[in-house]
Amino acid sequence: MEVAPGETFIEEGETPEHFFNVTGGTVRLYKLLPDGRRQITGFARPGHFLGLAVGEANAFSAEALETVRVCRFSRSRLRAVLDDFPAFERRLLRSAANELVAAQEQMLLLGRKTARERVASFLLAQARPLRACDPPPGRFHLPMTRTDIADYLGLTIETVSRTMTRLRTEKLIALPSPAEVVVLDRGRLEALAGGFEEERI
Amino acid sequence: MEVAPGETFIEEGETPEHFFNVTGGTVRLYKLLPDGRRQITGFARPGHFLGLAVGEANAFSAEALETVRVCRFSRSRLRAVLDDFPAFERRLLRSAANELVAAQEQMLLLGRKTARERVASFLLAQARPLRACDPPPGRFHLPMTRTDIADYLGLTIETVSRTMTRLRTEKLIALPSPAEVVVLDRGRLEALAGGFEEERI
DNA sequence: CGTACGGTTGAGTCCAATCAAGCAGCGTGG
DNA sequence: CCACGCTGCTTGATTGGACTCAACCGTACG
Repeated sequence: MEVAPGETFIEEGETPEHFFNVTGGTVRLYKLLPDGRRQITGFARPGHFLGLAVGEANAFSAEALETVRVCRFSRSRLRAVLDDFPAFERRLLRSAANELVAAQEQMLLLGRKTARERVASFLLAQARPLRACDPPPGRFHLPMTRTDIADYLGLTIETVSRTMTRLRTEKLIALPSPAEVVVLDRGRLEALAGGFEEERI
Repeated sequence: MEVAPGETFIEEGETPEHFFNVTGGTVRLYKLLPDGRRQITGFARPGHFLGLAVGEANAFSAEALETVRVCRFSRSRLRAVLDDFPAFERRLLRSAANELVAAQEQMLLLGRKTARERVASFLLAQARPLRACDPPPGRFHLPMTRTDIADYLGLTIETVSRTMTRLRTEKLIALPSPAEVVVLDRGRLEALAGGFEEERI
């Protein structure tokens, strides 16, 4: 099934009806406050499962960033598959455990890291290849806007922009275009992201 | 198995060897940055499973707040149990899904809520009974210190203290002692926690 | 060509952090 | 018993990092 860019296919608060597996493109997952403040809780890339959420209501909304491909199951179908293939259940459990680890890392970022550290962490995470065995690419494309990045990192677009500019002037990264990033000094970027004391520049 | 207050029984970065089920007391789960900044990712109460984390290293540390009772399994034992009782796997999956929902809620709190909203959300979460069917108690005990609360909410102890004091002077709560909380105006507290515009006081 | 959108940059403000002091409870030991 | 140190909590004064408000730029597009 294909989802057009900008289309919301899971709505926070609605009763969950389907279970999804992302097979192509990037999805943003987010929660809203009544006055419009938004927190993006993650970006789902191919391989990601969506709609595990138990209970009466979806805990988040999901919206296609680009054209997205998903496999969609009804929840009854999911139950049937789970009953027939216990291995799939194990796979889901592994996936949920990995998501939990990522969520905890993000809580550390949101609760305790500075703007610089948040942006550095984000860029390194984006530089990570899909398959762990591949080498991390030095150059990559950001499919999301500055607004998305800000809402993911708990910052404003202005702060994200300023921070990226500063990382550029300090030669840690290069920005051939706003959406293209080149990692120039992975070591210092990792030190920053990891929260090591900042040495004098 | 019993764990003494202050004792760390899961260490971030170590190879996971055991799987735990909390049966009594409260546990704090946290991550550290190299310079000592701490983010508490959650408090585990009875019923909580710990050590699902797959992979080479624990994603967080776990430390007993009070005297804690846990059931401990070796990971090989866990694997055997999972193979013999698929129902247990389903239970773990449900538990992981619930934790994910809580983690996303916490990301919203850390990324987008003000100090007042964070403290209000925290107090209401603490006021929630263990069994969903029970009525929420109006008065309850906080087993953790202000430092713990601050590190959970991404604030400082001073800000937590000031915010609690202000909620008290505004008659939303009462504090018979620093660790005892009485919810006086649940409605306004919930409006605050939910992020509704603040009306003039 | 005009408009809209995403991004960058500047000036000023503010909320929470930092620095600092003081208080209360509590176990210890002279 | 009480002085002492320690820990946890509160409160005050000040600072600062990120937010807000605002202007501007470049590109895409009808």
